Amino acid sequence: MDSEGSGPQPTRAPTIYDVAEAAGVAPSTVSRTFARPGRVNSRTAERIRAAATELGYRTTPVAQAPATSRTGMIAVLVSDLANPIHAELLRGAQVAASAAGYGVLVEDTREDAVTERGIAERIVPLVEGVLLSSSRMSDAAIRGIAKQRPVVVLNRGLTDVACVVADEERGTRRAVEHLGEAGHRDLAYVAGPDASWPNGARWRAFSDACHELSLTGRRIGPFDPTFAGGFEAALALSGARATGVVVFNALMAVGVIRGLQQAGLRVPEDVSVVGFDDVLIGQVVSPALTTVSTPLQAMGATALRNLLALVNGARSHGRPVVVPARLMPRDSSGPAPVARSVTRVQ
Amino acid sequence: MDSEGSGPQPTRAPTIYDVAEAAGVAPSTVSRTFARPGRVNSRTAERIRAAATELGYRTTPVAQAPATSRTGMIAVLVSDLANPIHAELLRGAQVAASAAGYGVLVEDTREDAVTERGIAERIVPLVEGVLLSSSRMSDAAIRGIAKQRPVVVLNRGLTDVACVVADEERGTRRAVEHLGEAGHRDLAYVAGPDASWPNGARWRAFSDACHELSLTGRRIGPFDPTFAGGFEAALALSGARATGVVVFNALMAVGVIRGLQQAGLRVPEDVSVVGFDDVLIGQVVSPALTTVSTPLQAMGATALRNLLALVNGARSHGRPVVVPARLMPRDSSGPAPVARSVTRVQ
DNA sequence: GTGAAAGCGCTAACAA
DNA sequence: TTGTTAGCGCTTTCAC
Repeated sequence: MDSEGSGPQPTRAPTIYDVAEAAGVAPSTVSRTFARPGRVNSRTAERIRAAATELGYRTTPVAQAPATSRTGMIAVLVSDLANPIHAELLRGAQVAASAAGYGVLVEDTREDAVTERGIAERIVPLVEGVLLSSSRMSDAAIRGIAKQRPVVVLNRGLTDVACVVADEERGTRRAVEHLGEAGHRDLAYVAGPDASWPNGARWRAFSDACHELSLTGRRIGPFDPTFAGGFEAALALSGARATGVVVFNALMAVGVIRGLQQAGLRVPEDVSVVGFDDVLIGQVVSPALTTVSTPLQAMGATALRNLLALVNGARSHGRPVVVPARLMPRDSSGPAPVARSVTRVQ
Repeated sequence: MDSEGSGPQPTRAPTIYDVAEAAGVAPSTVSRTFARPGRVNSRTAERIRAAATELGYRTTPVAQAPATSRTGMIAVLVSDLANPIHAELLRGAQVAASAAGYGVLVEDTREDAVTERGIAERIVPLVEGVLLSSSRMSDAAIRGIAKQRPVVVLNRGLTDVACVVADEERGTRRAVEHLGEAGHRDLAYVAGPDASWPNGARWRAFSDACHELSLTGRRIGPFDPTFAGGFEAALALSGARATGVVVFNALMAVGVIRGLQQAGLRVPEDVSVVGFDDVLIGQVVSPALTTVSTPLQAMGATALRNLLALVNGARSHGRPVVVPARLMPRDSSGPAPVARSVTRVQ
């Protein structure tokens, strides 16, 4: 049906001028038709649209950018694309962005603050807003970016900047209670990166909860927030006396489980493991991972919508958005081994 | 150290005019300094750069876009961000893009050809090139896009468009040989989406290899290319006589393993399972997945570099880039069960 | 080697 | 409601 072989050149895309000429109006009218609908007579608008589709005209965000300083793009920086939580977060964010007519620029900062800063600087002039997920940058660096563009941070609490975080406090407490109720008295927290905000929050909550429940709670780490990091942690763990361990994230938790098994320990008979993030890999490993679960896609979508609100002039209302976390008991946790637990609870 | 609290406004970014004034030269000279280095006296250049860093000036791709029709961005469309192969591919692609000073716009097309077309149309005017990974669009739709922008397709063979694919033929053949050598005579191929090119390629290679080795090879499916899809397939499989199954991808293969186990079959004692893609989840599941492995990050990087070459005027040389695939034997495959195999091989 | 001036495609006053 | 006229920030002839 199409005319074909008109030439090897991709025939320069039609502009508002072409459309204007075809429709017999001024270019500015064409511009208004697309940029500010309603400000133009519906009859002319119709004629213009007809001409536009006829010629195959499409608005060109990058062309309107210099004039309006709107690029229609949002940058999302994630710490590690290989971590499945980011796939979820991103899906939520992308759907929300598309729905609002925005595009999403995804960058993987590879768990490195310096890389992250570099990427952020490169990307900031291109976008209208920045979503930082699990950022490893310093608070100061984040505030610096927030000075240039609206910013929402995900998985991190930070004053003066809009945040979306899970209820780490409550989620972690539930994990500790869960282990306590099963009779575990010696717990360990396997730490992720020091630069990770949730890592700090979880460790603090873990520590507090242990204290209140009169449990022993130590910390080991930091380890890489990856399967390999967890596997490595398991070595340290297998020499320790803890019978219940809480692990920074799901990837690590799976590594811990496999590492423990490798070392000849049974999960959960000898050691119970609880992780964070309800992702597929945790359901697939044997035993299936007991985990603290948060609605990742929803978090991504919420964060992006809040960012868009800021972009469109809303004022951040200070308080962070906290989404609920709940414990998903599965098979990696169970009663404390009788031989190792000193007392049974109550 | 910084001046602070200069106001709530994000203080408009400096332009070449600001730099020009500060350096006592014309704006065009500043422009040249950054856009066409060498065309300007090294002394003046130095002075200009100094002023630029002083003011914190940064080139703004979107501002140079209207004048040069260069946006400095590449779009990467992936069929499903939740599939871990895409995290790998993307990492390779992003590193390659950053190295060349390009940004990557990632979009998740959610396994849907219509969604994918829509996204592609929206994104095309913004970018200089498009990388399509595991595209579900029709060949015609892809060629349509290729008419407007340089395109490289990943995981798909297609004439007239640059492609990067794994050696599906050889990889699949190795999987079948592996099962044949272990004494399996009745094989099954668990199919993924019809719109997936690797799915077709793998099924054809599977079928051919079975024929040549005098094995029985049936096909079941299509199923969703997800864990759930594989789990569902396992139900169909548990009623069949196949003792060796080749599964479209790793996610599905893991689903198949778990589904089979759920149905009371042992892997690999009763049924051997071989998948595609060497990703973490396949190593974590018990038994660890025997799989056909391809260098995903390298593929992503290669595809992106080839795309950049096209963007910079290179002519596509027709033939697809084929990267090697090899079999990673692990624990999900083993000797055929004696009771069920009619004959032993040799 | 550098400056002046004219655009790139589009939007935004300002008149008409 | 629509056309005219300046720009947005940058690049690029074309002279000097």
